[in-house]
Amino acid sequence: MSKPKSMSAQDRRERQKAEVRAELLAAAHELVREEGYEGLTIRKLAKRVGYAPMSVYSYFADKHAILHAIADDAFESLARRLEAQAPKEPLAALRKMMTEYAAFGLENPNEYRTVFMTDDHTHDPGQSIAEPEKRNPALQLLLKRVQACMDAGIFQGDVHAFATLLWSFGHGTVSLLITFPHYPFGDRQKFLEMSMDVALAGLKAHPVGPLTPPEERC
Amino acid sequence: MSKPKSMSAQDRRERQKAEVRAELLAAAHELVREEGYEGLTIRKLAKRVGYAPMSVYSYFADKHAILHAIADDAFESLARRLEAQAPKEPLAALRKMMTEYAAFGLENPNEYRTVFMTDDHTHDPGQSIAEPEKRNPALQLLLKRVQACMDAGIFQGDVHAFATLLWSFGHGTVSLLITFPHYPFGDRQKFLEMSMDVALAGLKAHPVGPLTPPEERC
DNA sequence: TCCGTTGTTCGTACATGTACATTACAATGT
DNA sequence: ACATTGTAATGTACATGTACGAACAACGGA
Repeated sequence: MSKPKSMSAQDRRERQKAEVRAELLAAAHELVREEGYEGLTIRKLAKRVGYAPMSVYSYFADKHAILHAIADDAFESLARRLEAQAPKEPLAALRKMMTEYAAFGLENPNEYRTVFMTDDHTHDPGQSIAEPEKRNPALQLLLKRVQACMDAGIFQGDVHAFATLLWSFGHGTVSLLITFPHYPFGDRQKFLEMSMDVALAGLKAHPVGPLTPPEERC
Repeated sequence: MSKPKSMSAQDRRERQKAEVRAELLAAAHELVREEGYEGLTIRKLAKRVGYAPMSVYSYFADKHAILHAIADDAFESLARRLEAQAPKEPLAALRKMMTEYAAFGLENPNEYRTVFMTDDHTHDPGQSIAEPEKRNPALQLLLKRVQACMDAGIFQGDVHAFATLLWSFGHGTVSLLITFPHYPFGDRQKFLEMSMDVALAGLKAHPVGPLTPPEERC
């Protein structure tokens, strides 16, 4: 669409591949929307786009990869939404972001689960597909919002540690709400707000130093 | 072993069934220990105990049920360990409990995952197998420890809300550490302690009221 | 132009979870 | 003692994910 450039045969093939991949992804999205997550099977997906079942594996390593691709799409749209609406006040922006993040998790539990609650058991260290801070644009935004609060003097401490703890607490609340719908959390929205209030209060009362004091990554 | 009582035929059958179930569970435990969680298959399990593959389904509803049974065993032993070693000081006891809980989660990630990070998609509301506070003895203990701290005047607020938030924060930290081993958390133990410190500080600075202000369970 | 290389597509095959139906058998009522 | 009935055990069958390798087309260098 944008860069004809030389349009070598190599390029055309790659474009073709990307196109088919997108088509597969769209069909997968449809299937999930129609029949739920369990309704997505390789065979049904292949039949939908007119390929043989095994051809799907030319575009996705395995079923998990398809789920991840779908979920990544969803989270990108969330990130765009978050980026759009940001209050001026740094603390309000941070809070707004967390509530939106949590709301998204509760509205899209399957996507949230595949991105944040399943092992990347395909951790070929060559592919850097494991770091959630790279994969997920929302986490990038979180760092920015936290930095803004620090710049405004609302909090002190290490930005990365602060954001990680906030993410950890938020994730704990969201994932519990998703996993145990029958536990007496009371009003979910109220519980979420209470959780965030407590987390922020703790981070204010107990400023955090940087992570990894001693220890080398393997 | 203890109540011969009448030993009706019905009773004997139930005893037999429980015995076979226990045997299956032991074999499943062995398999998992030997070949990991993926190594546990219905067929292998059946062959191990000398039954036909389908016979397993007379004792467990599905594969998930086997995993859950194994995990429940593990958590019961954890609860015993926790109950045994409890410092006198209420706050120290609470902290000790949380660190042990987290350590257990990190040492037994598969068990932790099956109990706390997978849907009970078999939620027949008739069976009350969904409430983690019933299923998991560790959560019961948490309530006791929190209550002790409240009695000692260390914290104020609603016990249930307090414990739930603490669980939520602890779970968030543990589950993230399990799910993203490559994220730069730094020293895991240090991160856990920091997380707990912040959580407790937040709960001290921001006492929590009871949950479920308005809302009826469906 | 021609041949080796490389990547795409897909048929086949296997392991797995599990739904369904059938059989063997023991407990129970008459 | 015999028929009935419920349950345990199993065999068969199907849908699924995916590993293996063959057939084939596109491409690049001689």
